[in-house]
Amino acid sequence: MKAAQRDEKGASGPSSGAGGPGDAPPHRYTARLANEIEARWQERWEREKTFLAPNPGEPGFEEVGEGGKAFVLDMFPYPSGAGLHIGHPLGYIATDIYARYLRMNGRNVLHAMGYDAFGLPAEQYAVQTGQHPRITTEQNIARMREQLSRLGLGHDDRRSVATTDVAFYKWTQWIFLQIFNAWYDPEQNKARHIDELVAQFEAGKRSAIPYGAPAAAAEGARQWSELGEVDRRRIVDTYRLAYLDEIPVNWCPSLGTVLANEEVTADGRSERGDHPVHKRPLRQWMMRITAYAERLLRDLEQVDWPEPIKLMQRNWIGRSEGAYVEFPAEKCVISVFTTRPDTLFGATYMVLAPEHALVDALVADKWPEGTKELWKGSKETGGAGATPKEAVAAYRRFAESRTDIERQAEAKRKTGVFTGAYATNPTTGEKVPVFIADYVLMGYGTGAIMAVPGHDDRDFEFARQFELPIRCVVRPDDAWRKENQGADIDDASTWKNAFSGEGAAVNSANAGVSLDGKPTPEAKKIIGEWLESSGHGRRAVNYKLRDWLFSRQRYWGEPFPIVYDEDGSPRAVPESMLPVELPELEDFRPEPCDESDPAASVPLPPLARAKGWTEVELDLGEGKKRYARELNTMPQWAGSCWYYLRYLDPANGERFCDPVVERYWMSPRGVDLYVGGAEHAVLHLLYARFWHKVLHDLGHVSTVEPFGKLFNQGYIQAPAFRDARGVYVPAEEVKEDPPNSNRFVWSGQEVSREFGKMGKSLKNSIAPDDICRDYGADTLRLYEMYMGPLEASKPWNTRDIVGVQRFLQRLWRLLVDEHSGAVRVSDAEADDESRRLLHKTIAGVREDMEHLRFNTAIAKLIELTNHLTQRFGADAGGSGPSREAAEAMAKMLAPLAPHMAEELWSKLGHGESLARAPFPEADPSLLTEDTVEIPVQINGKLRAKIVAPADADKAALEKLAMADEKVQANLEGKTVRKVIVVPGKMVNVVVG
RNA sequence: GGGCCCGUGGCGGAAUUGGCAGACGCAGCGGACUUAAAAUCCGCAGCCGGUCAACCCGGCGUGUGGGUUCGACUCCCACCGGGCCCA
Repeated sequence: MKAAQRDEKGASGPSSGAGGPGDAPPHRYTARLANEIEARWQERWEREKTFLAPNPGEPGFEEVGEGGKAFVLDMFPYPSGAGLHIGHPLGYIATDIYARYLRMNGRNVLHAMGYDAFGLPAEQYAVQTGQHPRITTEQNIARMREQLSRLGLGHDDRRSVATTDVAFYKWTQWIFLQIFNAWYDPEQNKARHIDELVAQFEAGKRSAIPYGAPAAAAEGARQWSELGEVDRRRIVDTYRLAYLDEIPVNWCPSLGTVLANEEVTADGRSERGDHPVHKRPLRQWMMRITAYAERLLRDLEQVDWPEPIKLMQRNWIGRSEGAYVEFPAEKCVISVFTTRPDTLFGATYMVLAPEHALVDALVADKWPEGTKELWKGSKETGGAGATPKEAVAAYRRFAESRTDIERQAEAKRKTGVFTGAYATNPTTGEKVPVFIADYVLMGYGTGAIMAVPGHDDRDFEFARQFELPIRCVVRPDDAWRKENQGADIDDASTWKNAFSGEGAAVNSANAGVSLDGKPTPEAKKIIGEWLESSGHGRRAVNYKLRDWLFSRQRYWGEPFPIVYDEDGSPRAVPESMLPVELPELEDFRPEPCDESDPAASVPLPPLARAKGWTEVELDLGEGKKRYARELNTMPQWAGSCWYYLRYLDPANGERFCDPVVERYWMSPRGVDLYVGGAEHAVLHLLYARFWHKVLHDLGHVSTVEPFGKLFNQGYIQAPAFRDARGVYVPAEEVKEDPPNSNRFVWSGQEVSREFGKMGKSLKNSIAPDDICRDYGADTLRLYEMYMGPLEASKPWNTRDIVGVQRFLQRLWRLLVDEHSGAVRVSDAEADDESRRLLHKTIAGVREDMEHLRFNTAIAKLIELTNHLTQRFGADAGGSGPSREAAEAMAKMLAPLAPHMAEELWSKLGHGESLARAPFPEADPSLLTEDTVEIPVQINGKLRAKIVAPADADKAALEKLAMADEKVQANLEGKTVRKVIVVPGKMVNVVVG
């Protein structure tokens, strides 16, 4: 029924060519013929396994392996229930064209498509309907496969994997165990197996203290040999690249679930249901990506990626050089990181993040004498406190209710309270007050800062608000003086704003060190040395990059291959027992908790409700014991961190990927071309690089980087329409009335047009299925590429599609008799001009293909077709273009519009598919012209053109130019000062 | 607020290294074919002006203003507008 409707619509659709179906000649390239050709060739490619890329040692490898390999990769999609719109395949079509082009140049090309199929939407759908996410996911994948197959993408289907396949996530779990069983050795600067760390402990080469503990802790610590099994395990666990930590999560008791940051609204409530959300600490898995910060940064230099993406990664990693400085307080020492240690003399107060661990230790019992009322808290932040404890508690409640974004956004008006405690500035010996304020975030540096209000904008604002002293320790520059006219440098109360630039240090000397007069870089160096020699701190490199929170309180994700023993220590599930399969659940709905007492409710992941699964009896080398399973699941990033490696060896049951196969496809620089959207610029690409480096360190993969060359495709924008109320109306139902008027009407009312990203919210999705039906897949492929450069965002305009469709029809008509279906080709050699144009086109198309400039490649093919049509088309008489031109044309078309190209190729008498036919090569002797037209400028303005021999030298060109009639006329009465000649390009006569 | 990217005809875009701006396509106009229309084929086409048309000629023209250069869509500075990332 559906198919019948499609046929009917296809026949009367815009592409049917003639006024009615009856009028079209039987062999005209209409949508109907295109669809018939496309179905036939897709069926044949599948039957003949045309796009199978053999691995080393597999049958067929010898034949195709000679020209070298190429690994062409798309960022794999999430199989959404909404299906594909025409924006999705943009990159897939581009990689297909490139892959086909490389295949025609003799390369063994791996091009496959998989599915990033774990994730929230399927789980949410399960919560609503009770349908198992696996069923939803499999339906969506099937639908997407069907949509993609219609486009004629030359994928090696046996390599298609989904992250939700048990056979796939077995190896995701295996990789997790590799990371769990590894630690980072800063001396060798690489990850090593955890056993090698244990060996160091056992040999006494390393103090038995937890990871990150100060070296001083080693003094009082017990020896490894004195420690019991449990204590040893606790210490080793802190070194692992995958480790447990208490991290705050967004806990929503009313929904009974933990929410991702993007599910929480700006005012701290759940997007679904608008319930309150609380930050609650939860024991979670972390990945020690920070150990790789330096390498992730440095190795960006060796990959061929767009510069903006590299920049984003660099910013994300956020390397900064500075120093840790220790401020002693009464009961503890506050450590801060600063990038401006040269301003240490100007630190007049300190600020801790409200959730900083030292706050409780610091906070005083009563307000010190003379504490300003202002410092005790305000109405807005929970009221003034009678004691510092009360003020701090109230402020913490206030801060907890605010999201990080809010805390940053309201940057202008600073809030905070005094802890009642003081710390000592190590340079001046001065007692400075310690505050808590939410403009300091726990996630950055040590979660505490030294505040230098004279030279930091935020500290300046805070100081003004809380009437704290502001001191000048760096001499401001002229630009600042201009802005602060009338300000007295030595009296900061007269300043309009802080001076945060660099300059000579002032007021910065004590008995041990003087920075006065030194420029900032030198001052940093001097104070750094002083900090180290005096024991008040040390120079250090700090990174903005944080460790990666790897636990999700979800059902639809990979279970961790981890169990807990009776001491609560995590234990790896033995490799032989992988995979740890997701248990079945009766009901996917979380159990809501009592909202009235959020503190009492405990965040519980869905897997906690899998009866009979949460505990397991195992023998981990200590006899059979009961263990509790890890109930969190992995984030969606996990599968996408390594799927490209599974493409290489998808059916391997012994290993995640065979090393020989890995070396063959990944050498020498990883994936040869990786295409995807810029939205993955940071997270996906950084996480995947991190995993790859761990696998490399542990000897599982051969390259340092996974993706040698990256290309970001742009977006396709689609028209969206709004009615008078500003509400979006379905774009499909909007008519242009009158046609080409830019006036748009929907159900009788005029609507306004805008362009935006395609999707549900703008009601402007366009399905590739419909375009294939109305024009054919080859036309769709061609149009998407012809719209503009691959990397640019560009608007979809259905009206423009006929342009490329007419091109295909013209080419078809040039080579095929529309009435008989017979091929039109002449065995006589073509004229010189046509041959020259042909070879120029070949050279140009090759060049464009190499650089993914498919839009200009298509333009060149159109030009050639238009030329050949004029010479040899049906209207010009004769039997058609030369065989040389016809065959070259079919081959050049093959990557772009493969179905039609195959059909023409077979009509030209070839039995074989042209998937591996050699791409045409240009004859260099036909690329050079004997004579060229050279523009002649006078004072830079074009005045004449001369025809000259292509190899004419400067003198000859000047002579020819000066002799030209028009040049003569323009030079009348003027003096020639200078003549600039660029051979082969132009002549410029300068007159005075 | 900071960083990065982009502004070219009515529209999508081309000009790859500083050297003829506007390739190719859409939309438009004219012609051939046709009883007619569609389709097809051929041609015109940045803007303004030289009274219409053709030819020819001149001026202006790549967001705005300035600069470097014999020569700038291309390089530099400032501004305006749009997008992305970070805060």
